[in-house]
Amino acid sequence: MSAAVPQKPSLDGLEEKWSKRWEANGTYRFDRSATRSQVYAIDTPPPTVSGSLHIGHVFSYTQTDAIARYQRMRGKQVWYPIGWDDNGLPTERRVQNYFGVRCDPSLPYDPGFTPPVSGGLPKDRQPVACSRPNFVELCRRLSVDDERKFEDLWRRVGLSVDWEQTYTTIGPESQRASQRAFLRQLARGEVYSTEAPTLWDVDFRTAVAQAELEDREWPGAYHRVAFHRAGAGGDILVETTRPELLPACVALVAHPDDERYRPLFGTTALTPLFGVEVPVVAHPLAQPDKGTGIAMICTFGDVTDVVWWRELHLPVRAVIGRDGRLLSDPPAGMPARGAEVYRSCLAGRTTKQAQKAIVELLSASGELLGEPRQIRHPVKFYEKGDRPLEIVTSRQWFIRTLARREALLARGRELRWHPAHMGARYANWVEGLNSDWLISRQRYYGVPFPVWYPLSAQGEALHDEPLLAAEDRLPVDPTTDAPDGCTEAQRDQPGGFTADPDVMDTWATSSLTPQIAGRWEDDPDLFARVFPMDMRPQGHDIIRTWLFATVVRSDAELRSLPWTDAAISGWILDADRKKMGKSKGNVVTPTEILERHSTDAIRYWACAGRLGTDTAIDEGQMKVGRKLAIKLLNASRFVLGSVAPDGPDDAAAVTEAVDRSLLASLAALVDDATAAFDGYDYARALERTEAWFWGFCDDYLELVKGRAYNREGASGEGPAASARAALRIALSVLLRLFAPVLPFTTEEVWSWWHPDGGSVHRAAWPEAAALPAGGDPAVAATGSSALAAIRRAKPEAGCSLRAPVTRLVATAPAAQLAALRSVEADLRQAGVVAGFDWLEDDATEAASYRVELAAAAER
RNA sequence: GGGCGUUUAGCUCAGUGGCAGAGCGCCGGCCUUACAAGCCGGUGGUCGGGGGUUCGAGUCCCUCAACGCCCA
Repeated sequence: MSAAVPQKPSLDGLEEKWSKRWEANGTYRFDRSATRSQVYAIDTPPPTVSGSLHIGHVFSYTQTDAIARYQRMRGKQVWYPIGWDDNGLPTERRVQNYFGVRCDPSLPYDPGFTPPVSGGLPKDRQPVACSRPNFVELCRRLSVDDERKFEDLWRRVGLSVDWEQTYTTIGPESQRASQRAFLRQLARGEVYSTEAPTLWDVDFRTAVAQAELEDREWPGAYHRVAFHRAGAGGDILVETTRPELLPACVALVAHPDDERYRPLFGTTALTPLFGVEVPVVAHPLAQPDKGTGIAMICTFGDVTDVVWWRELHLPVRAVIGRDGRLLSDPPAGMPARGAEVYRSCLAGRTTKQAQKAIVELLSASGELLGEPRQIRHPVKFYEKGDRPLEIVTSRQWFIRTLARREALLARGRELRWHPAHMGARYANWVEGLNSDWLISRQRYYGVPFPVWYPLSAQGEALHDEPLLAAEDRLPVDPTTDAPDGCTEAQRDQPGGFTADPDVMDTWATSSLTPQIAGRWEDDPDLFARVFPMDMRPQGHDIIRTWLFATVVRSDAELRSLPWTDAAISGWILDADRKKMGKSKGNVVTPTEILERHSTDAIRYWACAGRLGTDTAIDEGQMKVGRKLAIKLLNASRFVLGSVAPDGPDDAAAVTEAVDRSLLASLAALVDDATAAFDGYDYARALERTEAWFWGFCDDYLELVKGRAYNREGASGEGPAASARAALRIALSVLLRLFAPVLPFTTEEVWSWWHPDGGSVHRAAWPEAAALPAGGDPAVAATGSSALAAIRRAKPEAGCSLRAPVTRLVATAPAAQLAALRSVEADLRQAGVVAGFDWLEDDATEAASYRVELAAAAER
């Protein structure tokens, strides 16, 4: 087959040309007639559309794409859908500002609703309230635009996803899957709702889950406070960082072995200022070396309080409301004088104001000893929050995870992790779980719970008798849809019904991406062909959230891992090795970098980074990638356009020892690269291929090009054909080995060669067995060493590389001499050598050379 | 405090018990019939420290240190 090779090949414009061509030809379309064993399925992370993509996304998504392309060339039908995560808080906030609206879930849906503005609310205007479904519509509207921009970038990056298979995490299909999975788990008793102390963000006004917590070092102060021993007289000194919670105190606690306090166990004490009688109790979680060794238990100051409260069966004296302010009424049972203090000094204050007030009161009463001692200590925050979390009691939905701990650990061991040590992160997290997974959020833009509650004649919600949506009605919004057998007129009426007000956390939906993308239950035929999936690519920062949650849901509903392999990418760091993030202000936008270096150059950089390894942005590496891509274009132009413009292409034509030698080392490369890709080590495959390719260009091609040209038939037709066949075979293999990493460059070259339209990305991955057997890799290596000796000698003697060599004297053992004799004709042309002396010396290990130059001889 | 990882050339990083590597950088040379965005050559090492196993350790074991991440 002859080739149509351009005069001046270039990387410019390849992205646009080939993205369009691939889309038009359906190159990456999934063939759903494939059976499960013929499919390679990827559970792509849906990027958050309300953010913007940065170079870190390009990094990890490109790594996934390289594996997808490899699997496709191995003959798999690659199921490679992509989703957009538009569900959740970030979109909510943007919509409020952009459209000037405020969600009021009590309002009915208004089909004709128009937001007051579009593009940002002026400061002097108040937001307009709208219903939750209207609000959700606006969220969708804003997301669609972002999704288009994202898609454009991903096409530019060359992701081989099937763009007919996209989903959004808020779309009706996702809502249906989320609600169905919820109802199934509820029916099996794996989901429950309960009134319980829950970590609460007072700014977002929502409960948050364990996975969303982070500890931050936060300033505080130990206040030494005097409790009074009931009856006996005397004080018990307690150190606390939260004196404002004194009215919420329900007990004092010390370690059971603490001799200092052992006599007090079973007695009671009176709280300062408020005079509430509380028991002195023992519990092993009390730390004798912290403060005075005895602590006050409040409902609730921190998570340890919750443990004590539960295990010691203490009463609740809540003082903090959902807005983070102290409740207007003191807890029940407070003596009148204390209650008066509470109402006049604390009610309605923020915790900060309340602390100040209570410190003043304690100082005045003499119950604060000494000055508060400033400290910094770890405090729990919502990862997106600005103020410490409080603990409030509220009704929340949970998915049981604690009871499945062992099963979930077993799933973690069953999963193949790349790199393997990431499995420890998962195990670590599962072992450390201390509460079930809280999935309800007191927000609006999310999947609603498909649940209503009957209202009693007194108008109280009967939470133990929920009305559930039938599966065939899903998705439902209980705030606008009435339960079966009820009418809208009964909503929020005594004897009628009321909607569950909450929405599911984002992770409760995105934990179902394999089910959503695979149309679980909506298209059972498709689902059976793609589930369980093969690969979950994601970052190591969300092992505890996305990966864990996906395993939980799949384990519960499908009694299976959601995928067999998890490919955990590293983080992208800026040039100073700082983690890149919006808050850090060091985000590099992908578009400018893609334009500066070309997509394949960026892909080269991304694929040089190994899984699990944090990688710095390195434009130097991108330049290397660009040079590689250009080199590939030039070498291809040379081979296909000049040296070997036509066949033969078959292995049988490769008769010369050095040519067979080259293809033998190529066969070893193919095996190496294949094993590397099978082990998700695209970086190794690239590294080996690149090194081999450079040697191919600089040594082999230089050595045999004269013979391949066959000027005036000087080489003989057989030897010339052998070189041409080897060159064309090697180039074909190289293009395919590079195709997963450099899709644009390789496709461009492939198109010169296959003008009838076949894509390299649908070509078969090379196989070592298809290459001629029996070649000895040492022959080409020895030939290279002779050529290198010549190329070294000429510059050292001050000669041009074209200067003639009068005589090359080689001393080598017999085997190497034979190899050298076989490339004598090639060396003669490539090195401009007039004559050879072959000296056998079996005592030496490596060949040594003496290069006699005409110019040197004159001296 | 617990867990995981990292530590190799100036920089970024490979390295599978058997002669310490690559790219970039730096220095020198070369228009050589694909590529000067190229080619040829050179420079550069306490493999974090210490101890052990082994005929042989960058690699396996122990220990210490620094850095990073996750969890508490």
